[in-house]
Amino acid sequence: MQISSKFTIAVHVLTCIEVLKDEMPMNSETIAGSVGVNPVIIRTVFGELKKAGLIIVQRGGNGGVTLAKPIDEITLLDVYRAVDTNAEGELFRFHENPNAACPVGRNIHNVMDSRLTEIQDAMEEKMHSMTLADVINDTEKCIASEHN
Amino acid sequence: MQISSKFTIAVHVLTCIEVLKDEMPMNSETIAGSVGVNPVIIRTVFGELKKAGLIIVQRGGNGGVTLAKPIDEITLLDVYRAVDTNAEGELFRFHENPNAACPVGRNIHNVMDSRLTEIQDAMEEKMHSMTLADVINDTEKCIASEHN
DNA sequence: CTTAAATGTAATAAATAATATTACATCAAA
DNA sequence: TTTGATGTAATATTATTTATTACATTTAAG
Repeated sequence: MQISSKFTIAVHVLTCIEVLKDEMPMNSETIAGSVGVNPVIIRTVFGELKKAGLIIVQRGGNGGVTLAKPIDEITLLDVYRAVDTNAEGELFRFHENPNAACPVGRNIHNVMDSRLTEIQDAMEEKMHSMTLADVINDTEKCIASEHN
Repeated sequence: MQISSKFTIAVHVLTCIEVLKDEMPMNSETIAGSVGVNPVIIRTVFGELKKAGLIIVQRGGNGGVTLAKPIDEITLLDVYRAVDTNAEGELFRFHENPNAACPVGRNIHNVMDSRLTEIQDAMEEKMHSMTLADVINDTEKCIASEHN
């Protein structure tokens, strides 16, 4: 199984807000055009990013979206957690009915849980080390190198 | 989204094979009883673990399954890769239709791909550092501590 | 050589989850 | 008051995971 594309969509959304803010109005319609999904998907992501304190969303005429923090204070882990569908935040599923009558079945959870957490932590630490500023820097370099 | 329970099922299967081999015949039926899933699921996992060279499966009467390697030479990464459904081995999904007419849309893949790989690598390195021997040691400690 | 016990696998069903879409209420600026 | 935006419910669609049935195939042993 894979991690939902909502994560890459959310990074794309935040990158647009910063990079394109002077080019066009930043709203669910224009951003949906860049991401290539339905505007409602973008509005749902807005809601999650807003809840996490990463963006400010303004309703009504001339509304739209702006970043709520400096780009070097938004990590990819912040973004991941903001849009993570799974309430518990668990990366790994666990089979639900191990047999308690079996010595392995009744101990496997206890043995594996800490290891699964460790693995997830390793992933999240790496995400924490990457900021939106890094992504935007690279994006702007890419854009600049197109003008040749 | 989460990583499929096939991973924890596969670890459970391998642990059973080692820990219970002298207690009962190790086949898809008995192991399914410990894991709490349908025997066909276990046979599918057998197929994947066999393909990865982690177990030896014997058909027919008195058939069943044995480990193909010492337990300290099987890492959790080996297990994860063996049962990973996703052909490309990509942990992250990427939204499929970013707009090439947009400067962000046409560069986001290039900018994010290496970062997603780095994050996945961090996870896999941690998995690589954990062996089936570690899991089995802990399991046997748990079982021993039950006899009080 | 027949039988019994096991795997291999196709076919399908059921459950769950992700993504897309429509519709409309709500809000805010001009 | 109008216009343009978000918020969100409801639903549809598609994809994926998990479960199940059925049966062909293989192998050991009597």
